[in-house]
Amino acid sequence: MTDRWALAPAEDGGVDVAPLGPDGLPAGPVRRESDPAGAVRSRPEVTRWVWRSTPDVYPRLLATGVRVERCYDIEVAETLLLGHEGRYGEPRSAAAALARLRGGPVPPDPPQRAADPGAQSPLFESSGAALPLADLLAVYADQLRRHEKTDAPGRMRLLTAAESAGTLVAAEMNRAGMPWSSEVHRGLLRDLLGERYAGGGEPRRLAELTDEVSAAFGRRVRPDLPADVIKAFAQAGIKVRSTRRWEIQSLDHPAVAPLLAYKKLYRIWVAHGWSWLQDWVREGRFRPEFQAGGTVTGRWVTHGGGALQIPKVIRRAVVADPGWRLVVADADQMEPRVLAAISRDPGLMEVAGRESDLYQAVSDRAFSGDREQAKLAVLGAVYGQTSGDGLKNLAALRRRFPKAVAYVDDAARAGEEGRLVRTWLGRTCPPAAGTGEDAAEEAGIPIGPGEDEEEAPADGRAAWVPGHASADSRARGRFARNFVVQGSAADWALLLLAALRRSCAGLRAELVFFQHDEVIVHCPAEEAATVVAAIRDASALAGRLTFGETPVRFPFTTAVVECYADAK
DNA sequence: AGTTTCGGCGCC
DNA sequence: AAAGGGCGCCGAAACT
Repeated sequence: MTDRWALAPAEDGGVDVAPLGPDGLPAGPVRRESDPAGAVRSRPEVTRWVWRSTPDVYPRLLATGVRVERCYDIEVAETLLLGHEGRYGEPRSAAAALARLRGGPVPPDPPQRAADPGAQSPLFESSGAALPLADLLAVYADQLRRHEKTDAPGRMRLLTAAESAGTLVAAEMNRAGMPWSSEVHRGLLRDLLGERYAGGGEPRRLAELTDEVSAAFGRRVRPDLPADVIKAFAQAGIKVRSTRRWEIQSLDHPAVAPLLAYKKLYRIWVAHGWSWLQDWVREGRFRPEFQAGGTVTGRWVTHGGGALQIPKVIRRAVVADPGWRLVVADADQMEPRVLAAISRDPGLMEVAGRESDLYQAVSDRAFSGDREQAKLAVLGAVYGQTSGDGLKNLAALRRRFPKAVAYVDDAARAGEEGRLVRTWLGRTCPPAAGTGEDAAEEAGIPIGPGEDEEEAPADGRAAWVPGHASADSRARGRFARNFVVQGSAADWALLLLAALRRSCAGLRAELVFFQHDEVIVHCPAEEAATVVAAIRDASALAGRLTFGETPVRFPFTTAVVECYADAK
């Protein structure tokens, strides 16, 4: 009994499908069908569809109400495999994979399309990257072999399956959209920013703050122009390098308070104001385009609307439909728990084996109960902090949790030395993280702005040397250090999503939002309890699948609310 | 005039 | 107290 089929567009505008055996080879004749939705709908027994690219195929299936259980996304697999093979940067399209297989000229990847509020998802016949079924299957068979040649084939297969599942979740979320109340949003904007004036200038509150800032400086100042603000401070006898909040906030000057207030509101106005609402919300839904695996660490990205950066105050506008609820679930202290699971540090595993606050437990053991210190130390270890209190605290962390700190230190060293670094499931860090040529380029560019400071950064960077890593390689070290934790967390999160998606399959509940360690499910009120339980179960399953036998737990804080802002 | 980079800040 | 990882987005500034 075959549960795996492949699908590819045919040249006549139809679609070819074929059953596959356990070895991945065709296990029956190719069938020609007139449309993909029909081909899939008429084969409910198929549990995994092998196709070139989910974003190219699946939206059109969803548009006709057809969902699939699982898939294998050839281009996702190609990307993961190339990375694992240390061939980051080679074209990753199925066509490129085929060309490498056949020895022909390898076509470059098509450019990524830009976000566009009005854009429709591409239908697959419209993209020139399509591959006939026979070619697709040749690439697929080759990929299955390449999975077997990796360090840990089981994990690599799981990674490809998980990332493929992620593409399904993303496509379904893109279709569902996030419930969004334009009315609540407009009310918020009016409360925060005041009335808009005709002509599109600053709303009332921002105009007032501009006046206050100007009054404090004794001259007209545009608070949204950093150069203007720096100049104004200089005239007041205060030298600032930038107008970043952390640099401004401790200054003793009457302009500081209105300036900081302005920055906060300005941000909301330009990034999530009226024009955002106009561009991104239609018929009660905010529809960002989620893209699974959009970053090298495996975290998702979104295109359009800044969906992963919705300010807390704006979350008031995320409101469930009447009679429905939002189940908002946030993984507790995900990164240190992941670090415990991947490093197998006995002390950290013991702490992460409880559901209670991990930072508090760490601080009880190594920081005399100071939770904030403990949290900073853990995050400093993960991010590669190089100065400040974090360093002192890092030493305390190292004494109590030596294997955990050694794990990220090893990753950092590997990164500095240009060696490959992988997540738990095998996603691979690009060797240079895109910084190498930037630095060279930078060095050749004459920098003009400030006479007094221009030499310092460039010189400091170049003169750091003998015996030590360059600034560039240290940056790669920090990147690699963070990569193993952030990326392994992303591995786990994919399996969580996949499990949760399956639990929701028989319900009316829909996943509508995902942000690294947080998910939102929109469901009828009577399904909420089921969804809450499903999240707990999915977390446990994801932990087992990703990390194998481990005492580490991944608890969630879950809230059933009508409005996102009411969660926690 | 159109395109790319920068500065700043939102989220995790 | 100080500046470490990953992103996207906006307007202004700096390019071509």
